Amino acid sequence: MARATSRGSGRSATTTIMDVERLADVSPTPVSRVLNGGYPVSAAARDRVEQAVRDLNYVRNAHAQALRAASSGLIGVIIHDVADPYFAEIVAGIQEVTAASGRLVVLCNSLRDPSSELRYIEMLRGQRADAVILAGGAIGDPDYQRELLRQARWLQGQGARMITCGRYTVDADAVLPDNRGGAYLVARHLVQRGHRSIAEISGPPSLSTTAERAAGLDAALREAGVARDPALSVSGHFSRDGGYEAARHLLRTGGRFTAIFAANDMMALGALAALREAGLRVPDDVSLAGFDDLPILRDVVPAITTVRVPMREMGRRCMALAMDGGGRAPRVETIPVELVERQSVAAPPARQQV
Amino acid sequence: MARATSRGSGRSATTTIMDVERLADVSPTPVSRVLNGGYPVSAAARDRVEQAVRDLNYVRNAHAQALRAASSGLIGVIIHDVADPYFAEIVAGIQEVTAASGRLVVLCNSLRDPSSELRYIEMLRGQRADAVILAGGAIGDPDYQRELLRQARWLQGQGARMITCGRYTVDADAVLPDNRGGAYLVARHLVQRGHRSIAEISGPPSLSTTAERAAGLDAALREAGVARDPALSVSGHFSRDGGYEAARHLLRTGGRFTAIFAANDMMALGALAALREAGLRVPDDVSLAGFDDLPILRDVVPAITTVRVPMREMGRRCMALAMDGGGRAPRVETIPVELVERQSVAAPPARQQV
DNA sequence: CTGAAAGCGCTAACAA
DNA sequence: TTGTTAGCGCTTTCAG
Repeated sequence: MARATSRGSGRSATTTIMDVERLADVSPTPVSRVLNGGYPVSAAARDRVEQAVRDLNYVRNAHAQALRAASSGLIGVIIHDVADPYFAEIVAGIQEVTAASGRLVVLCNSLRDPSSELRYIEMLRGQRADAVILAGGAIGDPDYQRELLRQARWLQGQGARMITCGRYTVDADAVLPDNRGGAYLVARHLVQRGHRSIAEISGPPSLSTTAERAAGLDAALREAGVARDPALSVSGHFSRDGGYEAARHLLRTGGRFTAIFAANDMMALGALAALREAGLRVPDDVSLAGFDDLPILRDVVPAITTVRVPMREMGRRCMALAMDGGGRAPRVETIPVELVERQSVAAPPARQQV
Repeated sequence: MARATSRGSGRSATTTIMDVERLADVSPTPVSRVLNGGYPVSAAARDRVEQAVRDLNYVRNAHAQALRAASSGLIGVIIHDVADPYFAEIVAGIQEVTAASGRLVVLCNSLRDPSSELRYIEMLRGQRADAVILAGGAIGDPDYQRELLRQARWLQGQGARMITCGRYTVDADAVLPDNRGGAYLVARHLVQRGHRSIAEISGPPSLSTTAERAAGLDAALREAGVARDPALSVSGHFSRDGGYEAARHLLRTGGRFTAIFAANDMMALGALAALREAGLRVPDDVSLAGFDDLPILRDVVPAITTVRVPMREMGRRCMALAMDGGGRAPRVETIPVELVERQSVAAPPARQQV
């Protein structure tokens, strides 16, 4: 029975490389070499080391390693919320790649709080994360923006990469879904189906995603010569409840519309519930479209027309950028999106619906 | 402009405590004390240190700290899959607590692969994680079980805690939803509504959750004197597609049933889709019940009757166990569950449905 | 209250 | 090919 470092007391005994040395009867060099691979080690020494490692159930102290190496094998991932399937998918994509490369993901939920995002970056700086992936729309607060830029610079000064996903930042690599283009696509689709009174449920005004998707809607409507009614534009949280409340508001205010464009699928889900409760049928009375194409969308009735954002793939791309050291100039990958026509959009009813 | 360690070359310059010392003109002791708080430091020194920390944008190297301290502030979380809302919710609960305590979560997706789970535990051992939370049903492979137990012991030998969530393991604290009791509740509900031919869509045979939920179903049926038809029991992956395939199989085989009990909500969602495609109405033709009460379940039509498992709360409880050092004896918290009656269960139709 | 110094566990020169 | 050794950046005695 191999025992770890023999301290007199019964204190928590960590097995170190020295224990392996002793058991294998070699110096630290061969041990380290066997563990890292790719260096010349005699077959005999290798065998003894491997045996000792097995016997002692030895695992290297990652901190000692990181302290020496300046690379921690840690990937920081800061998202708005894991419980939101949009982010869960992105994380799943990131994990696919990290798992294959022997890295570990440190997951941070900012809950869209700028200061907590900043605090996480700082902690990840302390962890000497090899890369920090920041996913989700940018928050518009200028103080925050400035501080974020500052932290990003320091991160990079430490030799870490910073990758944003779904937001643009000077100085960082970015993976950007074509929010504007996607919104344009849905809006044009709605118009082509004959809608002229299109209500908009947009996200929080402070998020860049909100602005981008709204811009696409605007562009399509302008192009079609459809006038916008400010009363038909309501914003809410990017969540099921946000969409629900926004739709209720729309319904209460009494403006006339034949279709709703929700800025993301969670909001579309909420809007659908509100319409159902109000006794309105989708798409017979009101058409509805969302954005993102969350996996769960298939199981909603009617199936919701939306824009497919390849979240998982985006996660993988972020990791690809994180791992390929990259040149000096920040790289931007625009991710194409596509319209997914399902059952929630139809021609407007003969008589306009409230 | 404060510059970091002044090496001749332009190598990645990390700011260390020595830079702070120099700028604040003190020795390392006060710096460390200010950073850690709670130790006597003169006001003047404290001010200078704080100023220097700010000027240098200094963050302590977590690895150096962990190397000395034997506590890393890292919580390892191993789950089956982030993209599954069940686990996403658990992780969200864990994060609530870690965020408040200044710890960081290292998230690992095992994708239900025993060897990858084991590999992650080993990596987390290397990270000197303060605790490892293992969420999701246990995998039945005996070799794996033995190795898991071995790794768990080592983890604990290193002073780390191990907490399981949704599975029982000798030697680890556990947070256990009442799977058996919940399944019993739904099954009894189905029976009380008049169902006698109840099909079961169960999870993978190798998972402990599967056995527990199946046992609850059995118990209720036995109690009610309802005979079980093995042909009405199909297993599949704990996923939407698993449920879909299982339901299709059920439909194809041609056994007669008036209700389906799906062992989790994702499977219930898949089963619902299969029933819909087959032209069967829920609950008019077939009743359907699930398990877990995923948040998205509200938005499915008809709303699915299920068992509420407080996933988020379970996540919080895991962290509570992780943080409160705990005595020697492993603690087990059983989490009560409750039946949530919605629209997917009704009395069986007059004539039995295929 | 503060300075000096040892050492956590590892890797990578460098010398043998 | 292998042994020796010097740190990586931090905390924490131990003196002062």
